Amino acid sequence: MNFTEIEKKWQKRWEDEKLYSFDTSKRDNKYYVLEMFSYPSGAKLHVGHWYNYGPSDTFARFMRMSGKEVFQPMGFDAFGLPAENYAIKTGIHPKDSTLKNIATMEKQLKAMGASFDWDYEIKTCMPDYYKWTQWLFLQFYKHGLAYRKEAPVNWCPSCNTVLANEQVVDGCCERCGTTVVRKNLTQWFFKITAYAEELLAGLDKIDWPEKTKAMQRNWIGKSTGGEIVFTCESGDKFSVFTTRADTVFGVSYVILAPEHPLVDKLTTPERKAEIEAYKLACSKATEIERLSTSREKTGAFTGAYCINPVNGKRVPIWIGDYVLYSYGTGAVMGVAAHDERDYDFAKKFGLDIVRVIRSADGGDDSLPYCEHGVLVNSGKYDGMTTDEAKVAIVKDLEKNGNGALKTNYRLRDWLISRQRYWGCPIPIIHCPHCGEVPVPEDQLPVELPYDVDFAPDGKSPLLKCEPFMNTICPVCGRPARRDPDTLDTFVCSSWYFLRYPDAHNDKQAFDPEIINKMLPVDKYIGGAEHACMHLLYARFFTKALRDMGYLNFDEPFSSLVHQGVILGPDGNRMSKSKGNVISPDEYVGKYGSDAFRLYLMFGFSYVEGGPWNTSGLESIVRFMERVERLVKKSVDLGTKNGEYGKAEKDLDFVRHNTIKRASDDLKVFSFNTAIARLMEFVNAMYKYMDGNINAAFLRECVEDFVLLLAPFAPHFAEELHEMLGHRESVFKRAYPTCNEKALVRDEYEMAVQVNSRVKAKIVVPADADNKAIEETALADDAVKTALGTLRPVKVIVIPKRIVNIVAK
RNA sequence: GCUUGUGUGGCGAAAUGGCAGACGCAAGGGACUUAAAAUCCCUCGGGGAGGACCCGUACCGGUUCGAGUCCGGUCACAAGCACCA
Repeated sequence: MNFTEIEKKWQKRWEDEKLYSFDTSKRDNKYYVLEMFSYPSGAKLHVGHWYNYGPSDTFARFMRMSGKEVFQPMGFDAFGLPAENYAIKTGIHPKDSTLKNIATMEKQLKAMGASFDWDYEIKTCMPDYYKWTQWLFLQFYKHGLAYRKEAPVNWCPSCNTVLANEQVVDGCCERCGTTVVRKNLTQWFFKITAYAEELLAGLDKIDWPEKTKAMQRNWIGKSTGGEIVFTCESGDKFSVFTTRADTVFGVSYVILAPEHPLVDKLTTPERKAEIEAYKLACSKATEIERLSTSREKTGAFTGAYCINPVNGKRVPIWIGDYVLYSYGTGAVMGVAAHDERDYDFAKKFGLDIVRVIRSADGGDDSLPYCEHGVLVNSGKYDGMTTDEAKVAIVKDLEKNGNGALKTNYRLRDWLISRQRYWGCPIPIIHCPHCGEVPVPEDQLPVELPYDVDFAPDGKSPLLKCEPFMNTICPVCGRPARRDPDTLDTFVCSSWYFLRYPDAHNDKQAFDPEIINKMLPVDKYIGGAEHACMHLLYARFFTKALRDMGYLNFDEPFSSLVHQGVILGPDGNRMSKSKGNVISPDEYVGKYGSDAFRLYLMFGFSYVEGGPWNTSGLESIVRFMERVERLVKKSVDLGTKNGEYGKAEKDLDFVRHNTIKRASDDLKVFSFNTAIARLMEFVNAMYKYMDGNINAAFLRECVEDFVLLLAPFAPHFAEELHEMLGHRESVFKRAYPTCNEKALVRDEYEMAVQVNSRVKAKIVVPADADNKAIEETALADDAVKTALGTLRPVKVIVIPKRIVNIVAK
């Protein structure tokens, strides 16, 4: 069979018949399968795309054959940095390169033979989409979830431009090598922290990989503790957040983040130079470096002091880069005796180390002592446990306004503005008289202008486009300027799943009535690298829109699966620079899409992925040819009925076992084991053909097999299905269901262990009780021999599996 | 560094706490063929003799009648760490 030829034939037929069109009258029976959409990069479809989309299409086809009205759309996450960088390098406009790339990818995705319904395609860079991204931004703005504040960015002083973290290599600009510094800019934020608690709680209700949920929980990073106010000798106040208020009597210094606004004010004149130098040094360190616990602690003394509110002690104020301005209050109390980092810091700078906690059982008393324990040197709190004192001290401080119990989250608000061209313009107008004014909804979209100079020179590219920037204030009608920033592309991808089912609505972002029926997504498939960002942002959007009254569900993706990563043959991540990139085209051209997809499903554990290896691909082709011969043979044999004896019963067992196992495995994305079962079924049919053949029965098995195979190798199965004399598409047929009766066995083989070593096999009737199994085991000759002079003291029987005789 | 995972034959991988290595690749042997390809059959973790038996799921320890699986620790690798998407 010429696989590549039949693929074209069937793809055309599917398209002509609109086989995969979603029937909107059957929304009640919908099953929404969604693969994370693609970024249209310059290269062709990568093995990673095939690995994401191929197996999930198999799942979608299985659900379709299982009677669900499957909705499986596809689209493109088309804004983003790479297209802009490409444009800077080559002069090709991002819009032109992106649309061209999309056209190529569409063609390739179609050639893959996936059952996408292209009628619902989305491209985030088109005005008919980003109009609604802007509309959503405005809703967030109106509900107080979008705001502006100063935030640090990576800044290249030579290129005069903001850099993405990715563009910073070893602390230097990837383009010119200049040392990158951090600089504050006024930026737009979404208040995702308002949903921290619900984002955390919601994780318990969704069917997601545990590891992803664990990552999100830690990312949100809830911790309960207290805020304690320290008053400076200058009269200024600042608070620290701590989970260990019980150690507050042990404070020997406090540290402010170098970016803390009080630093400049507090620093004494003689310390100014040192502090400034230190701040400059900090602006060059990345956050990851700053948080490293193994890095040597650094810091500088401001010369100022504050008062410890619990004991009136005078405490020096330092700055240190292990304190982040973005977490907690941007200040911590230094308790050298009971915190690793504080201990290192105090040791290095010769600060006091005061013990205020000892272990409850008088055990290990070395410092730093970071466990919970009992208070000492803490005045009236001496003798309290950590848990008691943590609350008692803060409550006492609260009476004087010097403290409060507080829950803190590591999660920060989402910085959404970018000083870039190729993104969705922010629909805000800055009016000299009226201030920040949202663009009226009837003026959307704010179109991204085409003719813009986006060479990096220190300004947002749109800022240099006067026709774009100059506008009229919608409130007062006087000249005003547009916001020159664009939105983070994660904003575009935080709601695309809501747009798909109503993709062409030009009146609203989506019709809530439709969306409430079509969502949540029943199965979402994509890379694990999105665990903490995209997947969290999408959840945030869903919850915010629910509170605004547009949605009636809480979570966008009820069930989530991550595919693994296919590595290069050398075991490294595929990259052009390593020269280990595998091009699917070469193999697809030679063996066809079905063989390639089967190989990807069979050769790897789906969630693990692994290194590419070509040899398995040929074996898949051999398997397909073996299947083809089997079907031809069955066609030749005809359908004459014959005897149903032991051979038939045995084959029937394999047949129904295959149906059961393949279906169960497909439900959990265990494609490799499902295909292994299909191979066993084929092997069993070949073995059966060695004896007397009941042609009618064999045909039944072959028919079932072709149906079982269909989701895995759609074109091939269609062809076989046609060979068997069927006219309609195999995807209009139902997936075979298991006849449990065929799986009932009269007897089982069980292993018998003596002292946990297998010594014998026994066969027992299926309905034997534990007592009977034990007796059979003890009566077995091999068991008797193994026991020798030992006497059984205990017999453990696990029905249908094992007997273990414990003997002395 | 922090968070989260992963570690099983020559290779890809399977194993609700219950016979480790299903299914396949590679390799070796055989059948068919003038020959080759294709196809079919057999062997295939290590030691031992092709037996009995012993060892074996990164390493060390623990729980259990029984551990690849659960618990504690160690090592190695991978992903993410907030402007790549």
